[in-house]
Amino acid sequence: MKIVYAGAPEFSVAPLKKLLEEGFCVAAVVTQPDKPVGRKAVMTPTPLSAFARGAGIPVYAFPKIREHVSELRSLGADLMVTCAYGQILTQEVLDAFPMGVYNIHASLLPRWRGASPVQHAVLSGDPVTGVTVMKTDAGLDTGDMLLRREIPVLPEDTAGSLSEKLSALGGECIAEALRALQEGRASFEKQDGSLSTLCKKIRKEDCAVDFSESAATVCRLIRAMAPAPLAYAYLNGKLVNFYFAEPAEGCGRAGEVVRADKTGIYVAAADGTVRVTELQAEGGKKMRAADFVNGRKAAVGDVFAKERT
RNA sequence: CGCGGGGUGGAGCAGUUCGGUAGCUCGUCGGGCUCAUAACCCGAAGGUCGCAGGUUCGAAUCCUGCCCCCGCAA
Repeated sequence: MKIVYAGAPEFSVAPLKKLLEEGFCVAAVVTQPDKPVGRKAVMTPTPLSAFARGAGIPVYAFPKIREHVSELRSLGADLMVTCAYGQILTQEVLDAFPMGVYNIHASLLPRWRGASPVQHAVLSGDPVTGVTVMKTDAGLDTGDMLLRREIPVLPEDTAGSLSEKLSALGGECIAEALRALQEGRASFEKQDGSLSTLCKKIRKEDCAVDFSESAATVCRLIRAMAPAPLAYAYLNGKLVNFYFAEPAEGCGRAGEVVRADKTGIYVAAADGTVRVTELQAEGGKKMRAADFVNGRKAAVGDVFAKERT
């Protein structure tokens, strides 16, 4: 069975690695074009591209995959696997592969169809999430499901930590799914569209922390946005990005620092406090809250605001 | 030439405007107190002040060049 693998971000690397380890024949990798990264706008290939090159697999970085159907067809692959690829596939693209296209999606479909399933699972406090392997159709994550596996969302999970686990799980799932296909024992299950939820791309303005919300809500936002794009607020006119927080005891005016010591910075929310343990000051690196306090950038009585003041 | 912040003992920072024997909050190590402590008290070690050159009696601080790190925006 000859496979084309399409993906782009770090999340898509582990599943490809797994397929290679399991001995599947990956004939080519399709990814997004190089993008300018950082202050110097250095053109950088996607993580998947970097890995594939290292593994000696031909890489195609199509700006628009739908304009390269004949090239895809000429690869002579039986099927294509996609994982966080980031481009909509037209019916023509789907038809370029005799066995179709299979997608690794980081949620328990039909929940969280769309672009940011991991963040939304954390954001909405889902107790469990998981990976779904489905046969791609023309809709957005609407295809029939071949395999689903779940994992718990732990209190200490961030979108980042969860993403790593789901990526690894995605590797196992796709390997198992392809084996089932090969052996002709695959069975498909339709999605119940009435249960579906859709998540859009995260925008920076979705990341502003509002301390008049409940402590649990604020903490979920912070953990859902870490390690990128990061939830933020302003302290004494300076931007502060949050990496990790958990609900704690205490009370005060929303946004006010009610306690600041080596155990963290406790910011009052609607009910109780948000204990921030890892953050990043404007122009600075990520640091522990204890270090932030030692440098006297935050003291009891300071107030975190949603707008720059 | 996108905008901006920064490199000072192990960590986070102050000191640079107006040059004159390096400071704060922690950590570490030693000792003490306590049933106990992410608590408290006493003491100690630890710094080429990013690099190179210049000005000066004297530079973390002024001048010149360079390296590195980071936030925002894309």
